[in-house]
Amino acid sequence: MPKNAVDILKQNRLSITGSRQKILEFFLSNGGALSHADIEKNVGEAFDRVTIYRTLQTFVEKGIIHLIPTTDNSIKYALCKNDCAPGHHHDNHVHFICDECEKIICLDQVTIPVVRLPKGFTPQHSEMVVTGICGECR
Amino acid sequence: MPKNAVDILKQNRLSITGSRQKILEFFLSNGGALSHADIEKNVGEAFDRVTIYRTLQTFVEKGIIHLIPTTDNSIKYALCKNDCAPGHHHDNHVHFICDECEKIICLDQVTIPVVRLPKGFTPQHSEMVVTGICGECR
DNA sequence: AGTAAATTTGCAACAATGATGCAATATTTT
DNA sequence: AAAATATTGCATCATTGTTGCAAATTTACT
Repeated sequence: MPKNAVDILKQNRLSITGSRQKILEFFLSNGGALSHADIEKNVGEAFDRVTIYRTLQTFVEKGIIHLIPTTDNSIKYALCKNDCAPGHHHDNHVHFICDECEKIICLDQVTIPVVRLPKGFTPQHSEMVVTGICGECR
Repeated sequence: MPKNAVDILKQNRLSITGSRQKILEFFLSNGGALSHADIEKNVGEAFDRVTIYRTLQTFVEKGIIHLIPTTDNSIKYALCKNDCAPGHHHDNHVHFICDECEKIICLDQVTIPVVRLPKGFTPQHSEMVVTGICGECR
């Protein structure tokens, strides 16, 4: 279970580059979910917008980060805590969005329940997002 | 329970205009979820892009349609079957996205289960999306 | 039905987000 | 350290969504 940027990159056989390290470190230090805009604000002076897009795509493909479903059209990314195999994420935890501070938190302990679907439907993957007030904002 | 466009508009005290009728009829005839792009393809020749945006916003505010969370950055809308009060949607059904035909289906019969959250978190609203293969694509 | 008031629409312009091709640069491999 | 490979930055473009404002439409009121 590596927890520093370089180890994670090595483990996924990715070149160790400045942008990948910086972006990954930002995820590691932040904890919650991040959007492209968040990252651009944080490291955008050092790296091109396009590089950030491509880095995020690479991280998703390798299973280093995962996408979080939202109803606005913003794409949010969060670190995978379980080690996800490349191309096959197996996070199945609930995501929590705080209405107050707007932070998105991975509830790694809370597993998405299995639901019974109508006849004919074959489930493959589930996502669940709960909104409300987080511990810090109460 | 009105099922035609004009009645729904009247019930929500909205002006009866061509665009609103056409867009609402498209939802009524389609059944599944629609994106702005879907609607633009269908009625885009008749109405301006901006009008479609504003119409969809109005419908969401009035509780005529609701948003469906996605991991790509596309906003999807679907008709509310339960009558949602303006500003307060109370759909709590599971959404199904078919990996084959890419259709998004509201599983009105399937209620989102309640999950137990860690200490401090106060839930307010839940969303659940299941992907897989739908009945028609099997 | 006809007119005034209120609402909605279309247009123009703009901002943000995301994708692609290609040459320059950095990283890895040998 | 040089060659091979991979990544980056730049320029450019497409898509998506927003806002202000004048023109057109719808509704409300006699």
